[in-house]
Amino acid sequence: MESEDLKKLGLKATAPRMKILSFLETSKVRHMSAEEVYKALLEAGEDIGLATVYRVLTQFEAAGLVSRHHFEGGNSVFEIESGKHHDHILCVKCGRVDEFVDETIESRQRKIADEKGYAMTDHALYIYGICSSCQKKS
Amino acid sequence: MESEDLKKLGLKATAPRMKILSFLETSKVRHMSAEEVYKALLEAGEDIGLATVYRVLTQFEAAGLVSRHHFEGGNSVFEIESGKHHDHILCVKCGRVDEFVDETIESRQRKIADEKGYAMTDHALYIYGICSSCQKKS
DNA sequence: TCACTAAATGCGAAAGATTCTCATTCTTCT
DNA sequence: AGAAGAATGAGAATCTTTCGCATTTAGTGA
Repeated sequence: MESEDLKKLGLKATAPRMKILSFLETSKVRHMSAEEVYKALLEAGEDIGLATVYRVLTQFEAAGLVSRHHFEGGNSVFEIESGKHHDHILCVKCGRVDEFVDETIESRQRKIADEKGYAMTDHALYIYGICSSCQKKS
Repeated sequence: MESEDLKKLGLKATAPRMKILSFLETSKVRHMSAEEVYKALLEAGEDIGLATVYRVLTQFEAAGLVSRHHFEGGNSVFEIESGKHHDHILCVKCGRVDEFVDETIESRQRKIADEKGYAMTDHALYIYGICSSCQKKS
């Protein structure tokens, strides 16, 4: 009964919100744009407006249920929160996305923010490259 | 005579390109959106279309003269290439941008790309926070 | 369980950023 | 100076995301 989860976060357990959440939880693709979520739900027979998808994803982000990334190329992609912080490395050829965690980088970032006098609130690290399978193809 | 610089890069030395380049080189503000460049040129009495600003900045990026960043919030910002690679830390309150270089992070990134089987082509690291002067205000 | 109130949704319009089209104007080379 | 091809400007078009508003729905209390 996920409706309880939403209520705990101060969000009404509406049908669109439940469907989007369970879709994100069960999708094999982890990183999706609002448009992709919208289309996937349409194909699944769910009738949810695109504006609602945007609104709900934004609310989920504020509630900490999903995180939003700005990969190169413009539009936002969303990812369900797994709890553990991680950064991303992505293939510029095929769009593949991998995740990684590096505590050395994390602590260095904190140190830099500190040295520069900033109270760090967030950070984004994207590594771009060509993945192994795309290297073989070329 | 900068026109030679452009020609070396395979770009015709047109008036709009020269003006945009020299504007970027002399501007006190290092990070600007296409729109901001456009407006600044207008105010300086130069009559250059917005579409041209976009085109020229994209060409300059391809030629390595400027780099493009995707800070949080959507639109692209451009910065003239200084030669030395650096990353950015920015204030979420006032928009201030500072630069930094950290070789430890750089080498860690190369290591991660390597471990994941990627041929790294690029990377972007943005640290977000509240700068010292904004901290005092609040 | 039923009705009420506030909040959420859907749809189309609107806004913001960036790209495209195409006629006109330059650059470069001769 | 003249020709050929590339670049520019202005506005239309596109894409992503947000807004406005009438309609529907969830949560609550009687």
